[in-house]
This record gives sequence, structure tokens and C-alpha cells, in this order.
Amino acid sequence: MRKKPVQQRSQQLVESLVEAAGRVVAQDGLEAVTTIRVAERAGVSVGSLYQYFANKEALLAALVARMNEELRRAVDAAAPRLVRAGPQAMVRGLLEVAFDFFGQRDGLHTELLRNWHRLDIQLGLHRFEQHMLEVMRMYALAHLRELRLDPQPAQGFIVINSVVFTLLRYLSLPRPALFSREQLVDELSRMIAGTMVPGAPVAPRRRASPSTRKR
Amino acid sequence: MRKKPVQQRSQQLVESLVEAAGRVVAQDGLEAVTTIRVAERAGVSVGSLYQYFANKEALLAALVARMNEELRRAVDAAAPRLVRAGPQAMVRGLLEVAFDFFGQRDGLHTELLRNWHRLDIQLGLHRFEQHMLEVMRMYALAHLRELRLDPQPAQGFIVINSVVFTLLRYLSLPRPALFSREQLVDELSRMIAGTMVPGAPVAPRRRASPSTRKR
Amino acid sequence: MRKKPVQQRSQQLVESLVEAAGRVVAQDGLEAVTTIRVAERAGVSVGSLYQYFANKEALLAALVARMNEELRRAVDAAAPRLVRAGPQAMVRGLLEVAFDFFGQRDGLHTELLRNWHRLDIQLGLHRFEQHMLEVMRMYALAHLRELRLDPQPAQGFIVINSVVFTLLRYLSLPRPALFSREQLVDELSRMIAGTMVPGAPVAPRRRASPSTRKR
Amino acid sequence: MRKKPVQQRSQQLVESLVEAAGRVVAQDGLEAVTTIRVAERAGVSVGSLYQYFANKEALLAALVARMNEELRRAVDAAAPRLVRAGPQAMVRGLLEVAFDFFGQRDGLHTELLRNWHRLDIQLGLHRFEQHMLEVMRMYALAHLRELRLDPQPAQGFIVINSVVFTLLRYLSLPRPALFSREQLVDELSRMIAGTMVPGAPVAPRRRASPSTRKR
DNA sequence: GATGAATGAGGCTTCATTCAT
DNA sequence: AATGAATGAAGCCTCATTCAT
Repeated sequence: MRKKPVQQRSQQLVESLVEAAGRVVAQDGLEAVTTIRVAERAGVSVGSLYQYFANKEALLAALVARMNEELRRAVDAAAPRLVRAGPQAMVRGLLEVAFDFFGQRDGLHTELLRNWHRLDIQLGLHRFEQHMLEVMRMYALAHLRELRLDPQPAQGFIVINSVVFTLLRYLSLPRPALFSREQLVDELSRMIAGTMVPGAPVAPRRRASPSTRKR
Repeated sequence: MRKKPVQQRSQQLVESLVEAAGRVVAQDGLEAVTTIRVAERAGVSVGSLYQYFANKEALLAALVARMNEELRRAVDAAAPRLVRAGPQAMVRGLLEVAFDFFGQRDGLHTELLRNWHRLDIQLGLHRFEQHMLEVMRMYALAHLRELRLDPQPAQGFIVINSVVFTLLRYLSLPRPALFSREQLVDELSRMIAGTMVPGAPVAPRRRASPSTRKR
Repeated sequence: MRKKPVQQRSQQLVESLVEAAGRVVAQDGLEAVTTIRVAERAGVSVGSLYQYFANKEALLAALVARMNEELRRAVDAAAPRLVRAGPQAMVRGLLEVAFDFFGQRDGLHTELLRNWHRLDIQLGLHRFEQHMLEVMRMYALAHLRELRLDPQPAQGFIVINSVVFTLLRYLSLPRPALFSREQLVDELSRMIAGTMVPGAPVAPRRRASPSTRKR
Repeated sequence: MRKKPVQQRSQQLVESLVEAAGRVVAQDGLEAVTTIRVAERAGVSVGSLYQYFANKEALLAALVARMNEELRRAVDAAAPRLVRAGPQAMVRGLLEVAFDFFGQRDGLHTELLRNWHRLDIQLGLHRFEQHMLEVMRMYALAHLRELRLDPQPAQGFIVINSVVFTLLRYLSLPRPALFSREQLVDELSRMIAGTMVPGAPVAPRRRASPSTRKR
């Protein structure tokens, strides 16, 4: 950010610009983001945009940062509850968090994540992976007997990316998909839990009943 | 394609255009693909490009089609050998195929896949998923006793996307990564195999020895 | 024309190129005329087109020449009959000839005339005007007592252009027009006849009856 | 117009763009109008052009609108005087107005009207025809005894188009023409007046004297 | 003679960024 | 600080014409 917005008014301006950028991304896609359009939706002039952001890239970086922040908050909010749950329940819980996260803000996060390679999402993803690895370690400590003892760096990476991109792809599928969100969560949590508790008997597949299937 | 390249010369031109597009994508990224640049690298004029491709999109579609073709070939070539292997070996084999595939052509495939949502890759991915699901079914029939009997539609989807995007992310990581290709393959194959043979004791983790680590 | 097509085959080729150009003009408008498209519709290659026409302009000039030729023929065919008629009947007859002329070939002539200033139609129009002036003189001689004696050069010019462009505009109107072809012909012939037989009582307006109105 | 030019500076810019477009049309013809050329002549960059006009078509539409406006003004300015005149004087007056109109701005109007079918002139022409029909009605009311009572819709159409396109053609003729502007006006006004006052004795032709001939 | 692939100037339009007001 | 008009490079695509085969 070009200038530190110490004053409250500036803070609001920055916020409204990021918010406007988010709306454009969510509604029209990343391609449609132009500095003028963002400024318009924020109700200010382009000049003001450049007062606070060195360039378009910086604006998008801020948007991405906000996304990272929200993701972290979402995970942290769920963490205490999940640490106490059994492996599969924990995974399931995380998946629900992820689904909720993607559902927020009209698919903004979906669109951003789809463009992870263009935006500076890589660093954020990496940090998130590290964070999740840490969480997994903590979880392992709390469930010493049930779990494999030493989560490898690769494991967090795999789990994170498998989950995130599989969900991303699922949400990008033309509706109706060939399988429900329920089924996806089922299979995915089964797979992830299986990685963490190798030998253990995994809960049997849920019965697919119309009432429990969503989406 | 706008015009059917019946003559051999035309065939070569079309080929060299697609090839040139591929080089640009691999070296400079998808964003850098402009019709003029591609034409230049192919050693022809823009006009010639438009003789064979209705527009830029069509050119990229051809490039994607070529990628799909190559992927199919790679999988089909490995299939007979893999069907006979045990679950984890099979998964490992598939992963090697995938790594090889991504390694080809200077990372062209990596860059294309990164942009799956902009290119018309979705259909290809879907077909590939269906294909893999079929393979999984065949594999399940051949290994009735060891495997869960009914691969769900969701399962193929999950496996494919987990593998593909995890590899994609790995290959997009700044070198050196925190873990080796070996480790990634290890954990990934462990996870995938685990999904297919739930209760079975999975082979223990390989010892990480410097000599076996690549990349 | 670049080359005199002495041989019959060449004659046919030239003819089919002009014909093809005409079809493109009539169906898609003058703007849509490209050398390649014309060649395609004629079933030959562009190269062949340039064998017989120095450039696109020359091709269109040939098309225009054909139009002029047809117009001359149409007028000459009707002339003997018309010379014997009374003034208003003569004018009426000419108008019918003109309407028929425009109706031919899917509106080709309409489209060509609309573009008289771009094509080399001016010369043709001029010659046509001279021709008509001559016809008017002949007619005047045959009807000495009824007509003004000395058709001025300006008069032929006016009559021709008034008729041609008024019809052209009428045919370019979005259907349905506010008045019928019948009414147009009525008023137009009344006006023209009035110019030629100034003091004479002009035939009263026809009763407009549904059955006599066309278009 | 893309953006409303509220500020005076913008107003001027828009004006100068339209003006520049007009100059290009008048000097080089409609075909020669390119966005860059117009911008250059207006002394600004293409980008500025697109700030105020969605596309080239919109720019030309503005030019046409200006023409319509000027025509309306010219007619309205002359109307009060003409309504009081006798039929032939009125027609003559209108013709002078038309000649003046076409003479303005280096033949811009001539070139625009030549392209009535490409530009959105049709609507303007139509409205003008309606307007003139109205004028004719008013004139008829004021001269009940001398005129035919009921101008038909077709009549306005015919008169307008005959006059406009005949003048257009005359002005497009290579100089020197075979007859003078005087002669043209003479014959044309005689014809038009004749339509409106069918039985009345029309004023005899003016003597063509060198001194009264112009152009 | 015939073919049609190849050329490339040139047209339209967008948009990140700057800077005078 | 805010504005928003102005810039112009750069992208996509067309098409009249040529010329090697």
C-alpha cells in the first residue's frame, strides 16, 4: 500500500475500494476488473484509487489478503471445537468450514482461488498450509494413540491442496453435478481421515438418503 | 479449424502454429500469448494464423486438445502394466505418469492446467475423470477381494483432482521445496491407495534416503 | 478487364464471376463483397478472379455495366409501346419498368444504386439521362400539340433522378410503408406528366380501392 | 454518448471531435473516416474519442444528428417567409434553402446524404419528410383556393426525395455541368409547384440570361 | 492457366496510469 | 487530497493482392 491510511476516512476509503474490487471479481470475474470500474463502484475516482494502491496488482493483493484473513478466522473459529472431535468428524468439520468459506460473498473466493497463479496467492496458500500442518500436529498430540505420529510436511500440503482444489472444481462444475455435496464431503473426509489414521477402521459410508443429500 | 489443411504444407503450418503457441505458453505464460507473437515464433504472418484458426481462442483450444491427446496416450501406454500391479504400486505408477506428463514440453502442461478455468479444459478434465473412473472400475473388478467394490462417481472426481492439482501446485512451488518429489509421491500414493483399500494395512512409509530423493 | 476473354471458357468464367459478385451484393450487401468470397461463390480461386479483373473495383464495374445494360434493354423493350401512349400512361409505363427493374435479382440493383457514388455508376447514370432526354425529345415530336416544345437538359436530369431515387428510397423503406406502391406510382406519374404537359388537365387521382393497391 | 460532457471543457472536446469528423468526411469522404484520423484532426488521442463515443458509429451518428439539426433550423428560419409566398415562390425558396444547406461546410452534407443508407439517416429523413408534409398541409390550408386540398402521404415523400436527391446528384456532377443551377431550380420548382397546383397556369419559364446564371 | 497460401498494413477498441486543475 | 480527462501502446482481426507451385 502506497500510503498508510492513518486517518479513519482513508481507512474507510481503502476498505471500500477493496470491497468494490471484491464485488467486481465476484460478479463479473477477475478479467473484468479494471481500475476505473472498481473506482466507480466504490464511488470514488481512479485517482483516489491510485492514492492508496500503487497499481492494480496491489489492489488485488489487498483483496487476496482479506481473503486469507477471513479464511484464517474461519479456521480458528472452528478449531477449538474440532480439536476435540474424532478424526473423521474433524475432517468433516473442516470441509464444512471450507464449503462455507467458498460460499461467502457470491463466490468471490472461488474466483480468486481459481486464479491463484496470477494473484499473489501462493504465499498465502503456503502460510495456510503451514498453519494447517501445525494444527495437524496439535491434533496428533491430542490423539496420540489413534494417529500416525509424525505428520510430514508433504502431508499437510497434500491434504490442503486436495481439499481446496477438489472443492474448487466441484463448485465450478455446471449444475447439476453428477453427485451431491453430501457425497463429496463423505468421500473426501473418508479419504483424508484415512491418511491420518492409517490402520484404523474408518466409519462406513453413510447411507445415501434423499433427505441428507444437499446440492 | 477454419480451413481443413488437406495439403501437407498446411498440415505442417497448423502444427507449427500450435507448437509455437505452446512455446509461448511454456516460456512466457498464457497471458503473453498474442496472435502476432505466436505467428512470429512460427515464422509466419498473422494472416496465416487466421487462415487456420478462427480466432485466438481456437488456437488455444487446439493446444489444449493436443495436451488432452498426449495425456490420454500417456495413461493408455501405462495402463496394461498398472492394472496388474497392487493398489499402491498402481497409484505410484499413475503418479509417475502424471509427473512425466507435467515435465514434458517445458512446463507447458503445467501452465495450461493452471488456467483450466479460462481455457476449455473443463470438458477435457471431465472426460478424463470419467475415463479414470472407468479404469478404477476395471481395476476393482480385477482385485475384487482387496478393494471396496463400488467406486462412487465422487471418488474418481476426488482422486483425479487431488492428484492433478496437488502435483500442479507442487510444480509451481519455488524451488527448493520443503519436501522432495519422492516424499510427495509417497504420501499421495498412500492416501489414494488408502481410499481404495480402506481396511487394508498400507505399506509402511519408505525410509527417506538421500539417494532415492529426486527433484 | 485485364484480358480479353476470347475463348468461350474464359467468357463463362468472367460471367460466373460477375454473377457471383451480384449474388453477394444482393444477399449480403456491397460491404460484404470480398474477392475471396466472390471467387468461392463462383467456384474458382481468387487467383482466377485476378486473371480477368485487375482488382476488386474492376469486378464491380463489370457488375455495374451489366446493370446498365439490363436497364437499357428494359427501357428499349418498353419504348415502342410507350411512345404511342398518352403522357400519363407513358410515365406510368416507365415507372412500371423501373419497379420491375429494381425487383429483379433479389434487390441487386437497389443495392448497387444505393451506392452510386462509390461505384462508377455516375457515368452510367449520365448516359441513361441523356438517353432518356432523347426519348423525351422523340416523344415530344410525336405529341407536338400536347407538350411543351423544348425539353431542357435539366428536365431529363430532374425527371430521371426524381424517379430513380424516389423509388430507391421507397424500396428501402421498412415494410409496411405508409402508402402503397399504387399510391406512389399515382402521385409520381401525376407529377412527371405535369412537368411535360404543363397547362393540360391532368387525369384526376385514381380512387384508392383496396383491390388496386399493391405492396 | 458514453459520458455526459457536463463540464465546459468536455463539451468543447465533443464538439471538436464531431467537427473533426465532419472535416474528414467533407474532405476525404466517409470511407476515410477512421477513429485515429478523426482524433488526430481534433488534436487529441483516440482514447479521448472513446471517452465520449462508444464507437465510431456513435461518432458518425452525432455528426448526422448535427446535420439534421442544421437542416431543421434552416427550414424553420425560412418557413414564415415562405408560407406567405405563392406556390412557385415558396418552392423556389425551399430550393434555395436546400442549396445553401448543401453548400455549407465544404460539402459535408452532400457526402453524408450520399451515404444515407449506411448512416442512420433514414430516421432523420423520415422525420424530415413528415415535417415537410406538415408544412405542406399548413400551406394548403393557407392557400385553400389555389391548391389541391389533400396532400397525400406519398406526395411529401415524393417531393422531398425528388428534390433532395436531384440536388445531391447535381452537386456530385463533375463541373461544369451541362446546365446551370438556375435552370435546375427553375425546372424543379416548376415541377413541384405543378404537383401542388395541378390545373393552374404555371409561371412561364424564365429567360435564361447569362447574367442570372450562377455556378 | 489455375490455385490458394501467405502477406502485412491498417482498422477498431481497451485500459493502466498520469497529472493539471 | 480528490478528480477524471487524456494518453497511447498494444491487442485482435480483416482483406486486397501477390506469387510459388
